[in-house]
Amino acid sequence: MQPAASLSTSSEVHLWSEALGTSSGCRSISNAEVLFREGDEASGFYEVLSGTLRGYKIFADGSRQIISFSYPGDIVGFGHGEAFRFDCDAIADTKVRFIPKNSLLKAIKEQPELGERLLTMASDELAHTQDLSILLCRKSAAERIASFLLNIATRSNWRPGVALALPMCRQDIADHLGLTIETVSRTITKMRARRVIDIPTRSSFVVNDMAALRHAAQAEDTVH
Amino acid sequence: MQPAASLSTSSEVHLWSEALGTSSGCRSISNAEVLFREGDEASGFYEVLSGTLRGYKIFADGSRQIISFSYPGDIVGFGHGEAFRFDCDAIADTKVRFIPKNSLLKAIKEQPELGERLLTMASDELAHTQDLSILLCRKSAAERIASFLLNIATRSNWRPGVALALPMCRQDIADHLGLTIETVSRTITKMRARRVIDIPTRSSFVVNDMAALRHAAQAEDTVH
DNA sequence: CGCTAGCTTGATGGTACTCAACCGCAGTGG
DNA sequence: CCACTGCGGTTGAGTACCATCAAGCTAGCG
Repeated sequence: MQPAASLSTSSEVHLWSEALGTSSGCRSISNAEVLFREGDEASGFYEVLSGTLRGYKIFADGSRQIISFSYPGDIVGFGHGEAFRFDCDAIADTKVRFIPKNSLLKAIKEQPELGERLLTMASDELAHTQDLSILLCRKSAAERIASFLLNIATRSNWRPGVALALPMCRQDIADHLGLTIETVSRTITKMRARRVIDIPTRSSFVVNDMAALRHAAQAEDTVH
Repeated sequence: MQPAASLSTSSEVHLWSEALGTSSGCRSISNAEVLFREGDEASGFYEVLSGTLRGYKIFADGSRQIISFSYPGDIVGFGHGEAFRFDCDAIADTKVRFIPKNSLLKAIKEQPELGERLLTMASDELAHTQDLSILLCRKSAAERIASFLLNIATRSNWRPGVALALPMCRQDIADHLGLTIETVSRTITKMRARRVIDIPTRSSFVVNDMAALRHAAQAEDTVH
């Protein structure tokens, strides 16, 4: 079996370090290590270079909401003011680059178009979060799972028959999509029975029928 | 009966026009009139001066997701790139001020702290959307309704016994919270039966027992 | 070979959706 | 003045989906 293709949008990698003219601030995080906690001073952003980050909140009743998974090329840290608003840790060995806010603001003064790009990235993140709201609000369990897998397939450079990495465990998926682990498992089993996907290992999947997957994810499109 | 208190965070009103040194771009929109549509060129932001805006998407299956209600002081237009990503209309007679992006970018070059403030507002909107995700994902119908009413009460300058405006219809609330109109109606009826709130008219409500309302909205707090 | 963690599968029940009828108010016209 | 109509909202009965509780399975590892 081939190794599962990893998630990467490599065009974005090193995006900011170039603009800032610095090569500092790299950091390696091992699996399950915490990058920051809710309440920590948010003095900058993190650019994911490799691996996967998991942003989440834990509630008083013990339940957990996973707000985002961040893959290489993603920036973590928008949507936080002075302090981080949720916890963030790694679900695999991960490399990140720290981008201090003050150096970024300084750079923006010299390169105003950088500020525009930053605002665009914040907008994109907002758009993504709104899509998530819609997903959680309007979709059935099957549609949520399908959308989730489709999202990963789209971010990875998917090609027919190639195994894709599924770096998070079932519980993580459940806590991200607002489902229980049992429902996640059952739904994936059904999709496998219908030959839409294949699960060669627990932490990877193959899309056999992309059209069917898209169809199962449905309801993405507005009427316009 | 007193007229219902209107939603207003007046400290923010005229925020940007001051910084931009312009008084232009005001526009009045009547009830149900469209401000912009998905796909329209997003050449700027709108600041709500009075009334209420409704941002929404309509899907191929005919269902609708209301993404946001915007009250006086709110800025509409973050999270859109070149083009608006959802439709927006008024659910009451509404006044808005248009803030062109290019004049804003020009102003930022002279006042960099303005850019920071803009980024903060985008962050706040992102945080609000994330909260909405959590609401939709983790809460029961009763908790959603309670959170929604609590949110309005907090934004309005609530005082005990005062009637608050509920400018949107039941279907709007349902489409915002990911519920059906029947569930919204039933849930409100139950809250009224328990004397937590009162519904003097269709489009207003009174919070009788703020502690109970907060309790019903619960699960807001993280463990930290 | 036995242990464990993560996952799967099964049985049951509750919450919210669906379909349907009804209510109350406002506007309209005879 | 009153019947008619339309719309937004409420209430009721039945159902589907997903959560819960519980047990069994599988891969990996000492």
